[in-house]
Amino acid sequence: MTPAAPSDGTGPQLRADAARNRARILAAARAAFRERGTAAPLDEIARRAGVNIATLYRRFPDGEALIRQVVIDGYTVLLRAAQTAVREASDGALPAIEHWLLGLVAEREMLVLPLIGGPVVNDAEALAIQRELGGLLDELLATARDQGAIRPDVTAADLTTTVALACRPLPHLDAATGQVLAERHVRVFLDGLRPGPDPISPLPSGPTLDEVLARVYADGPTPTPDNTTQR
Amino acid sequence: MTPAAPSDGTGPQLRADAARNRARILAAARAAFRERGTAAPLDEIARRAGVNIATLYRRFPDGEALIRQVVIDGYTVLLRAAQTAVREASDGALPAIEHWLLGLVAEREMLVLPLIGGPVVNDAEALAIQRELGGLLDELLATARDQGAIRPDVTAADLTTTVALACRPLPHLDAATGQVLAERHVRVFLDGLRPGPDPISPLPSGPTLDEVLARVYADGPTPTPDNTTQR
DNA sequence: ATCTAACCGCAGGATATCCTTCACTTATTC
DNA sequence: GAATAAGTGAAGGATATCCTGCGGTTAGAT
Repeated sequence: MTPAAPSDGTGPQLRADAARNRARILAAARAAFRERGTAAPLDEIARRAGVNIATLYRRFPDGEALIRQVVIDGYTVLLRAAQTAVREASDGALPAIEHWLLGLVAEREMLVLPLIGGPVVNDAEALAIQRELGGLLDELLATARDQGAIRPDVTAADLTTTVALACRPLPHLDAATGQVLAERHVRVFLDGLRPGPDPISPLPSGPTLDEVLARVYADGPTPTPDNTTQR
Repeated sequence: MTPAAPSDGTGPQLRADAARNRARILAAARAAFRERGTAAPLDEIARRAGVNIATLYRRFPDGEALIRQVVIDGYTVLLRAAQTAVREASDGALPAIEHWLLGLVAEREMLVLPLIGGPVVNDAEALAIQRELGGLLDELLATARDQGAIRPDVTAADLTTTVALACRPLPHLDAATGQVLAERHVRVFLDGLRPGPDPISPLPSGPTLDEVLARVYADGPTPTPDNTTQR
């Protein structure tokens, strides 16, 4: 994401070819990060993008800046999807959640680092987006509960967890196959969201999304993986 | 191969301290791979294991051998769990599946590379285990369907997908928090497995487990990530 | 049509990791 | 308690990646 158009406060307007290449680089980076982790060689990303390595460094000062942009773009996708879901929720919250979750699975190629991990966490912009996202999901869930459309013990943290789990690449599988399997999984999960008369499994208590975010950004004990580095 | 005990056909019996260190190295490798991907520096693994790098290289000829062992150990856990589940299924297949899945989530620290990915795929031993695993899951599902305990459109591929998704580390989170969130997710999924009268989401057709395995081992188009390499 | 931003190809130094090797010390086993 | 497998510490060459810089070429903007 983030073609030539002004998406963040970054650019003073790029020339057409520069914007094109920037988009290509980001797409290549997403693919490479999904396949090989953030340690994917920048040379390879440039090659995949059909661009010279010098061009990559002209666009992004260093590897970290590239990672950061991919992360931000992913968050932006998440944010937009949540906004749409909240808008749709009044006409039926459960279908809205369904639409939201399946839509994210369909867009999973865009969702790389927020889910997969990555070093760029202490980022003000990312944090702001994530907080807003949490608010939207709470709103969505509140609406669903009011409508009696969902089991009451599901939290926003559960929704983000599901996105994080279901939108990651499945190892060794091509994107299409992973997509189908992820969608099937999510559909079963969605069925489990309904306020059944006799839930098999009462959910054990878990942290709220705020608590989760606090642990993440408070430099949690675990260093943090990102995706994967193929050896 | 693994601890001191005879697990596979590998060792001529290790001395006590050697076995201890070997186990420590494998535990450290699992942790490092989960956090940083298979590209985690071997020096770091040795350090975490409280062992000299030379000892690591004495035990494992190279990094790939270490990865391979971690993979095999993970598959072994999967296999044992499936065997237990099949044994329990006659007394109620759905509780058996529940027990199986939650047990794997609890043991997720052991399940590193089969799920996360990793370069060691074309391995006869791993392939054999995976096939056996598929057979056991089919058996489990057949029993569950006979008992009318599960929706009929769920396949063995769905079960392995769920394990693969739910047992991976959640980025930026410590193990305990990730564990809780994964368990909650799995419990909702389990509720979605029941043969409800009105499933929200009919599952779209997907590949069988055999087809999935074939794609994986037939050198699927996508190179394959493993876990993640932190930068 | 012209001007200039952006791209390309390439070379090179810095750093990190891999893996090996060797002499010496420690811990286990019998 | 003696024999020996195993572990330690350290040094070093090989490789890969990061990132920078420069002259020359191409493509977009006005």
